[in-house]
Amino acid sequence: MQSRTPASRTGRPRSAAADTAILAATREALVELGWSKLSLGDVATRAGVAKTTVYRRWAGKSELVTDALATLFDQLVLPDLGSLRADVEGVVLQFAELLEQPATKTALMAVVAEATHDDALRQRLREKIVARQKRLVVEGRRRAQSRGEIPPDTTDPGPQIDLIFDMIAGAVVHRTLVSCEPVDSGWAARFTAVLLDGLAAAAG
Amino acid sequence: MQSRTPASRTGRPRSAAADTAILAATREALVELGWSKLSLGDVATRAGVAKTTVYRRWAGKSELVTDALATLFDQLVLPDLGSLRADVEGVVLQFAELLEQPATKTALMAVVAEATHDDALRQRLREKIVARQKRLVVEGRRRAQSRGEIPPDTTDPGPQIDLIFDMIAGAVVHRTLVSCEPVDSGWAARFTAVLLDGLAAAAG
DNA sequence: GGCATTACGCTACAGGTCGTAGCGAAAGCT
DNA sequence: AGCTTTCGCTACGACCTGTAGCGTAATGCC
Repeated sequence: MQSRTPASRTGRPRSAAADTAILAATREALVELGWSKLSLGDVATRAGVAKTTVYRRWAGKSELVTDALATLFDQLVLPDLGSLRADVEGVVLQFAELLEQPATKTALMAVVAEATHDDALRQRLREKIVARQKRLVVEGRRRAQSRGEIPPDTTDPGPQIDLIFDMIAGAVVHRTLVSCEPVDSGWAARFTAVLLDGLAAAAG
Repeated sequence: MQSRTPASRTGRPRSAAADTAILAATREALVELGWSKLSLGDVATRAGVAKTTVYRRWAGKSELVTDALATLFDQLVLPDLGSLRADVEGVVLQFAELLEQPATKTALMAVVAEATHDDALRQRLREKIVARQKRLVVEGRRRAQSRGEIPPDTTDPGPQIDLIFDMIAGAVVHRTLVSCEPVDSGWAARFTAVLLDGLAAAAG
């Protein structure tokens, strides 16, 4: 999680409680203050640690918020609801619910913004967020294939997975954070219908 | 563009050249520094104006960057390419090209991030970016209807327009800025096929 | 032309944040 | 015990913020 874990065995170990306290304080401060007014000194005070302790573990605000964000995305799971359509609607609503949390929306957009001009941060974002969420698409496809709802892969499914991932995540993020409209069950049903019907028609 | 235009007729008028210079300097500084390291004092120096002049016109960093961003989005047009499919592919590629510009991607994400906890900024964003660009969807639908490609409206087209807008803009933004993959003509064609086939199937 | 009004550039300022350095004390391992 | 590393704390220079005051420049009105 931190920038380095040099396999040092001697000396006083770092407090694991401090890690969780700092990440929790970061999420809390993000909700109250937003990205631009979030200061690492304030985070340290909230977490009950010294400011220097924060700087010893994270290089800056971007890295700290990225890790705080990763703990939020770990909540996502893919429940088996019995059909592809129900699974997609379920993950859409679940993802929207996650993005409703103030800490999630603020942190995600701010980190993406910083990542546009920071290669290391972009790499960190792809590893800890994007790659993890793509597994939901892979798993949903695998279930649908085992149910016989969609045919098995004949070609490389990679581009198809990327397209589905960007369409689902992009639409939910855009509606929630840019258009600022709620993702309710009605919207989720209409979106899922367009997506699945379009995929079926484009494949056949 | 600025916060107030009190219809004052007497006194020295504000320099329009200063406006454009400040906005251009903002876009330039955003590319070099990113959001978090962008300072208004630096923008003023780049624009060749005093720092106080910037503060007289914009309340803060968020408002300034939002206006700088709006000037970029106003470049978007909807060329008539003869068919709905070609029009959609054209606007997808054009939007992707706009998002390839470093100033656009940085500014858009940063403003969205700040808007998650700033009601006034969110309102500004909706007025100057979202509402303005929805015109592209409305215009594209109107053209397709006049060509007979899609039936005329029978119910309120508002939700349909919102869904299309979020799906197009969301997918392009997500692929470009979060997944960090290029939007080339192949991806645009596959995305457009899924979208239009899905809309046709869901309507019929 | 003279006058009021407003914007401009410039300087200065208090307040806050940043990121680092140094110190002694605490906590673990051998 | 002795060694090593982290911990909390304080202090520091540097930078950015947003405002105030000053004299000057540009415009409209009389």
